Amino acid sequence: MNSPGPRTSTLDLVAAASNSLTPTDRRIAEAVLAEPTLLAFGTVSDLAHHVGTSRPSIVRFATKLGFEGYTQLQQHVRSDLSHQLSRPSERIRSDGDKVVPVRVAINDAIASVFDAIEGDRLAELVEPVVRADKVWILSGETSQAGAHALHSGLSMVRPGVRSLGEHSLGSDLSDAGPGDAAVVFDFYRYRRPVATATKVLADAGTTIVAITDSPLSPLVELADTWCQIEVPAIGPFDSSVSVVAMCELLVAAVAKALQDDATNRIDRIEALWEETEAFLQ
Amino acid sequence: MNSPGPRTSTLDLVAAASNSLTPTDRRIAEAVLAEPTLLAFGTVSDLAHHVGTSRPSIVRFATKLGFEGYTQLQQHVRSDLSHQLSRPSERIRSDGDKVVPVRVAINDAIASVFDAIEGDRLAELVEPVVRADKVWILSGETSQAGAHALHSGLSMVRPGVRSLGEHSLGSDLSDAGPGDAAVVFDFYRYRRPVATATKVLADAGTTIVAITDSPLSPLVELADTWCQIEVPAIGPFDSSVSVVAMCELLVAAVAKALQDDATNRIDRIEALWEETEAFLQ
DNA sequence: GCACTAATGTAACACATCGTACGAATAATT
DNA sequence: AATTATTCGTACGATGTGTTACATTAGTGC
Repeated sequence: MNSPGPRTSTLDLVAAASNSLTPTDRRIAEAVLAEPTLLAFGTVSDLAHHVGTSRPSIVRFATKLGFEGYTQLQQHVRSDLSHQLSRPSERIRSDGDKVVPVRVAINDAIASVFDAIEGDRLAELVEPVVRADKVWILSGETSQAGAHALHSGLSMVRPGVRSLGEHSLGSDLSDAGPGDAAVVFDFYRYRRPVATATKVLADAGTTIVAITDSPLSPLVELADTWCQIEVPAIGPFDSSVSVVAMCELLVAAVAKALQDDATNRIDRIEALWEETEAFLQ
Repeated sequence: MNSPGPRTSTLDLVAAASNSLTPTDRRIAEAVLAEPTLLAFGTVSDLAHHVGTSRPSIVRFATKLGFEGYTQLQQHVRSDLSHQLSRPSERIRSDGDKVVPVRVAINDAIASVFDAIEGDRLAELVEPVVRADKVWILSGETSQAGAHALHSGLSMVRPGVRSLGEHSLGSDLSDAGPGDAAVVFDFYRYRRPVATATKVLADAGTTIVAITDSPLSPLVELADTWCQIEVPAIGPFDSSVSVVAMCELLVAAVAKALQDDATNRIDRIEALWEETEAFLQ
């Protein structure tokens, strides 16, 4: 929230008291967090009506946060709000010099992802993955976050997904065949193991989908389809945000392509989780 | 001066009418233009006292601007203000009630990350990780991509990083202590195992750094420091891009804090890689 | 200097505001 | 099963709200 309301110190107060909140208190908290202006501008009656509770509950909520009453809470929120209003430009400048370039780099990288899937290119990338018997995921050390996202996402959507990290690249490739597809990552300092493993799969007739950052990547010549995305730098390291974004878009596209199959699978998994009470709420 | 600060369109209306106003009206207008929050938050009495006039003059001022009374003027200002407060994204969402494009959702999420580290909040989050003997990373299923990014990044920067996924949460916590720090992820459908494991660590005196999407997360009450980021939806699934971005920013900050220590370590690893000819170029 | 008009402050009122005391209903405990 | 706690809503009072009607002052042209 470049910052409309909620990320203020008042929120920390909500958080601090969140253990001693009753169910209705919690509903109030949710409403307030979703729409901070309710608290800033609204009266006790307004809030109560919006939440579907009574006025005293609102007041009690305020006291539980450590205020004398609703008026004091409202004043606090308003003062926070005034600060936010007063200088949107100054805030950026304050932590600027260091943070802004990173922000720009990330935004550019995200943009590059959407450039890469423009038109029907996403469909072209996804098609082999949808049709494949087995899906292999090959990644180097630096792109493992993306590989992980792709693996966990695809596993929810279809069976037969196998992920190979840098250290397990040597083995297990024996039962790959022409009916399979492989999604391969590699970026700037292209890793030899990834390239060689990809070559093995390509020779076995597996369809290769490459995700890289340059047409010069050794993967491109092996790939049936490929796309290029930017990898920004965050501090001394390469970032995975663009890779992860790309992978999640791929997963979403595969899920859409598989339609009912996928949703059924998700429903089953959800049901399983519910049964085992893995969720708090 | 043309900073889009607190000057809303309603205030422009005030400025425009400032010619056909009586002396006291003009004083009111000046006060309001100097401090718009007076109009948004203050009562008639407040404004009258601030300007040094009587309440009816305030009301007459409102009517001269074309409103029925002060209440209506205030409502107008407040609605302008809410509009200004809501993030650009939410404005898009409310203006045209179309489905949010994925791209907007992702950009919002990235923006939320930078909001979360505004000022010195990044330093606060990082400090425990820098000082800790051991660093624990706890994550649920959905945030594993972020956990992975954090783990691999931190491991390059400092020793003693241990990551626990959802299935290994039960074990291994015995040797955590007060000198340690734990970075814990949890999002919307808060997972009980994560919360319970976090409680164990917190009871052991470990400093808890929580990364979540709401102050109402069960982690927040256990955390020493925490931050809130948005998790966008890509297709049917929650995205990890914001989590990954946050983790990479954390890693970068830790790296910077550790300065030479970190760079030395990176150099050693790089050298090791070079030796083993793991790179193609 | 005087009447007339515009401008401002004073007084009064109807109403909405918040806060609290009390009681019912539900959940937890013995 | 009975009892204790907790939670939540209804009812009431004190304060402050915005607004209107009236009185007062200041300014202006004849």
